Amino acid sequence: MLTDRQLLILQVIIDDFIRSGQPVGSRTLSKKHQIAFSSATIRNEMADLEELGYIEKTHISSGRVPSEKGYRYYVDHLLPPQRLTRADIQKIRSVFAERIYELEKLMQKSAQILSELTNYTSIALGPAFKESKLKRMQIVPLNEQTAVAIVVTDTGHVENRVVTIPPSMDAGDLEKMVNIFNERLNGVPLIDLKEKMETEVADVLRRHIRNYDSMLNTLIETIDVPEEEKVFFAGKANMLNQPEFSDIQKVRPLLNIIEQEKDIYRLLRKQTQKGVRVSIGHENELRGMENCSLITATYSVGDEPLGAIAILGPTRMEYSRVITVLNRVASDLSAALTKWYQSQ
Amino acid sequence: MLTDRQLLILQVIIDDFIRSGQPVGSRTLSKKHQIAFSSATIRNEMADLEELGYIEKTHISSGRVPSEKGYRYYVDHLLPPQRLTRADIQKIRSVFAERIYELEKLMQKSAQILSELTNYTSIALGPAFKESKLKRMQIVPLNEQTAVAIVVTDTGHVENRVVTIPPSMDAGDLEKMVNIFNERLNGVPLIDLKEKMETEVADVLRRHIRNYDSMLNTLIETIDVPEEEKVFFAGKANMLNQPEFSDIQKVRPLLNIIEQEKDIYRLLRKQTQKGVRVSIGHENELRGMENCSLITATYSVGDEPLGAIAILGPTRMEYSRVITVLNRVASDLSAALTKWYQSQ
DNA sequence: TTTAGCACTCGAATTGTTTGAGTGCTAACA
DNA sequence: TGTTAGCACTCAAACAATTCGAGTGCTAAA
Repeated sequence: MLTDRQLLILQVIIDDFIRSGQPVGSRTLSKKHQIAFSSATIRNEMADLEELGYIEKTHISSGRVPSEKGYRYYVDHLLPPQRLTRADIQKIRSVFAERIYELEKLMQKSAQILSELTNYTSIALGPAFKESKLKRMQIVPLNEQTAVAIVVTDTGHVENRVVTIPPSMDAGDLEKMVNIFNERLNGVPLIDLKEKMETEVADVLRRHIRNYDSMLNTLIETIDVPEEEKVFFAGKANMLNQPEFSDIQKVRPLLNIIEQEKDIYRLLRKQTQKGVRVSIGHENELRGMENCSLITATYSVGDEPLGAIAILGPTRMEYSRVITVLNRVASDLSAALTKWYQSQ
Repeated sequence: MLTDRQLLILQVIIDDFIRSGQPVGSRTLSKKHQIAFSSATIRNEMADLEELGYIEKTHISSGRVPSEKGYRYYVDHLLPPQRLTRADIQKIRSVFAERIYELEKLMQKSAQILSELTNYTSIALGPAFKESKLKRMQIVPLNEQTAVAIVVTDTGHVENRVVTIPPSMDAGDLEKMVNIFNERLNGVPLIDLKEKMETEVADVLRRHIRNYDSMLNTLIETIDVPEEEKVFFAGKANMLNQPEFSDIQKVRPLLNIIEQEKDIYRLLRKQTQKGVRVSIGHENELRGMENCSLITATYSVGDEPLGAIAILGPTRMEYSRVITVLNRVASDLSAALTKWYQSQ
């Protein structure tokens, strides 16, 4: 177990390093007002902390730098309390004060405010619509061969696809078909839509409409394309401001991960337990993120976590501030969404 | 006017520099099989070319590098003919061979193939829908207070917004309203929609529906939000592979421009005359693009240019190849879109 | 247990040197 | 008159040598 003095020294080292990015030496530490011991004493303690794996040297005669284990301990036990300024709180609030017209805009804005307040890259994963149910289906014919199929969910989300109309079908059939759908499928969760269409509805259709099947198949096929939740990024270029990424070679894999979106998407998707999670350096499974920390928080509607927002930065990250900001944005976002969903 | 020999030398210098990225010296040139003169002769010619402003030295005793004027001349008069390989042509064709379900996917794929074939950053501007006309409007109530307003255009494009229903309005009114819209506004270009709604339709509404006006205003307001064409990027990270951008300081402003999207959007929007356009270095008005060239091409449906695709890279760019690829993709994209629109 | 002192280490910055690719100019040549 | 060989000169880049300073570990005294 670490002594109080060791804890103090560890904390000051990490705080200082996060601020400056420079290895911290014993003399620098001894000058801090929080610390009353000589540099020699500190050197002894630092040697112990190093042996325990909390800090490291960059070379034999250098100051110390936190190890991943050190950061982990810091995040778990030593986070200095942090309060947002009025201005920050105000900024966040103003984002969510406006009337929501589009969920996507809201998510984009959330990401934006996150990267603005932290100067890191931020990510927002759109809410998962798996749960949402069919409110209305609509087919708008464009001409003889094509039509737009539109699906509206109870959450106000709209999906649409262009479909081909089989030559044997006319406008009347189409209308009948849509009516049957809306009668039978109202309130069905989108995930079950395909199955229901194939079983229950097919029977009814068979009785009323000739040649319904090729059209039905086209529809099922197009509706079934699983719509992935969108990922919103902001402040990608902030990555370049970090001195640890001043070397192009080190940024490239990161920017690739970011550009790809898919990996990040999966990472955030996994995050379903409530609250803030911090992944430091090699705790991230993704290759190319060894020098990064990813801090995620979930947002929810009512009690159910729907999605996640996250900050991506170097392991030398302002954990305290980032976590505070993330918490605040997540809770404001949750509140806004809850209000929005409740009115549905 | 330049002599034939000067032209030859200029061309070889630029070709070589584009390939190698290194300043080209007289000895290197004299060894090329296309060139039969001694290095001393070449030095004389190069001195002339420099005086005329087509090439520059990086320092007093260095080889020569093309100036922007040199690139401009090269692009206008010296482009070596370039043919795509079968494989390349095949790759492009396969992108457009598939059935189009969503315009956005198609644009995204166009951008992707562009950056894949050129190793630069590519941009695709979605088709401008200004011309498109209202096919159908639909209002789907979600609950007492809110509804989704959906607009379908004759091109199969779907726009939707959440709107608030004034308390004084009931489901019947809503339905009547939509019916009136669809009767009166079918075929009206989206740009004129607002005006028509305010003038013609308002009168009819007044006669049939109580309290129509607050709802109408909400609708007009939400429909009127000008939907900007989307910009699709691909290969952003390719920027980092260029040796001229190996310094973070030089990439940052560029990545900022790219991340912002707005400036690029405007730039591409302006490009309406048909064909390929090349902007070299300072010909680009945007700050931060001094070291870049932007090559744009328009794609059209029938005879009307609808949008643009572009490649962004360093001024030392493989102009010949890029222009060839861009032309090919633009014409294949045009063909695909034309087919698609014709069937509407 | 703490601290002062000292020898030692190493990265970073500075300086000097060498090397090679390139130039311009001049004089000879075809 | 145009072309070329030769020569002196320039400069960036690579490399080695040197210095400087911030840091360490260890020891002995307080």
